[in-house]
Amino acid sequence: MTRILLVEDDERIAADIAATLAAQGYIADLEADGEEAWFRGDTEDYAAVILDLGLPGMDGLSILKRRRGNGRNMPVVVLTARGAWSERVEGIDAGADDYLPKPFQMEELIARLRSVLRRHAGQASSLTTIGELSVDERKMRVAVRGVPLNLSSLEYRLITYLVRNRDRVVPQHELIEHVYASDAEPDSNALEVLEGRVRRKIGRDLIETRRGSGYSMKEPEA
Amino acid sequence: MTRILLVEDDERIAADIAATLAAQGYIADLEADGEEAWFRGDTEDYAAVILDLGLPGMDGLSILKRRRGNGRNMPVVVLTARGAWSERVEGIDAGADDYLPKPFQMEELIARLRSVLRRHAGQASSLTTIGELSVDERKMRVAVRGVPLNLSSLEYRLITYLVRNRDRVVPQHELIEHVYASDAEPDSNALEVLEGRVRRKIGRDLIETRRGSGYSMKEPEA
DNA sequence: CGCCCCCTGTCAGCTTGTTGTCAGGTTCAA
DNA sequence: TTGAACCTGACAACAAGCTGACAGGGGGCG
Repeated sequence: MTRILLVEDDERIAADIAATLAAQGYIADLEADGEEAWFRGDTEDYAAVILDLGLPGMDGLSILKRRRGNGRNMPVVVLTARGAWSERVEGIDAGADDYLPKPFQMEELIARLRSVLRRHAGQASSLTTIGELSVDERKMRVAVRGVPLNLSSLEYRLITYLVRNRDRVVPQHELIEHVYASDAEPDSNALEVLEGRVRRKIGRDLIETRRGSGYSMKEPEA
Repeated sequence: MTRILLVEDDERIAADIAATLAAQGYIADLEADGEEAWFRGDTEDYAAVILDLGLPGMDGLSILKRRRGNGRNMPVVVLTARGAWSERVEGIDAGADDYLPKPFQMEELIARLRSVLRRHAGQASSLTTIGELSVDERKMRVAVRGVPLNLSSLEYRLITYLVRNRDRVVPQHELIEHVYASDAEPDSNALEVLEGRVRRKIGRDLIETRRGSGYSMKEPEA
């Protein structure tokens, strides 16, 4: 059975989500208080956690961090207020598995939840290889030619998103949304800088720039 | 035409589903035996699979996993016995695209099937070929005789528009509208220049000029 | 508390690809 | 034959993307 811990203080939103989850066959335990949520997440066994970062009492971030501290390792989908910039990066650092800026579509939430569950429970499928690059999403490991790489969280998110969508061209705005879990800042070449840093680590020619369109992983020709 | 592979051993249910599918315009191939189903799913081409997990002979889960193992990637809607939660979780891991606990309403099944098909269609690698030219809209890649081309975004837009409308002559003003975002510039031979650049890359005789009317892709005679 | 290191955004300058313009040439249809 | 439609190579302006340097902030550790 699939139990989900839902940490959300806004009653209306919480009810919505809970209903949707139920309709999809998940069992949702609702928790509005951060402290309490942390306790429950630590003692009971959930398949995943949906966590709103805008909590009173104890902020979601601390939960995330503490969660990481002990052995437990359930996947976490984080809900953030749109544009809460500082929360984003920190949250990513703290180890969220996926992000969803509010407001969002319920289908979107379900989709992410599914993918997070699948990835987490993942078997052999969590290891993806493209040429000499291998990505193990379960272990959060990226290696080139077998040599493990030291990636920051943003770099890791960039790679995994590209790898997951390796069969198409990912527009930069989409990449930004997923890497930073929110809409882009107006003018900033942050993504390009990140792109460059990643390239320096994994090799210059694995990510292809499609000028005017986006980026895509370059599959080695068979 | 949309063919669905229906893997279900209960004859009554199978007949029900098959009838419903037929009524909705799908063509359903029924298969009661798991082993056999796996074989068919692997050799024939279906738009989707409806799979009952409670199969004798070979359990549905193995089919799912094997399916993921090889290249094939048709969407799968899984039917589970009520409350068979463990199956469900495993199923998710194995890569089912949607679930339906028994008993269910036929409308519900159709709805899920539709949504799964729709979702999947968005990911299909849409590959069009005209003679030696192949256009993969998903990867945004154009190749001639298997050799991938380096096209700018305008060039790419030009080609795809022509390819999409290969069965008619596209007037230049229409081409301009679609290649450039709306408003055409008054007098300028920009399009002709673009046209030339594209031709130089894909081969001089693939695009035919209809003097005074427009352009059209030249289909090789069969 | 203070130090240091890592992460990451900003900035400025640079490189390179893209694209419209133009001038002249070529083709085609009447 | 003639004029309009179309093609082409060259060029210059522009924009997209890349890079190295730098600084602020946070976390870890003594």
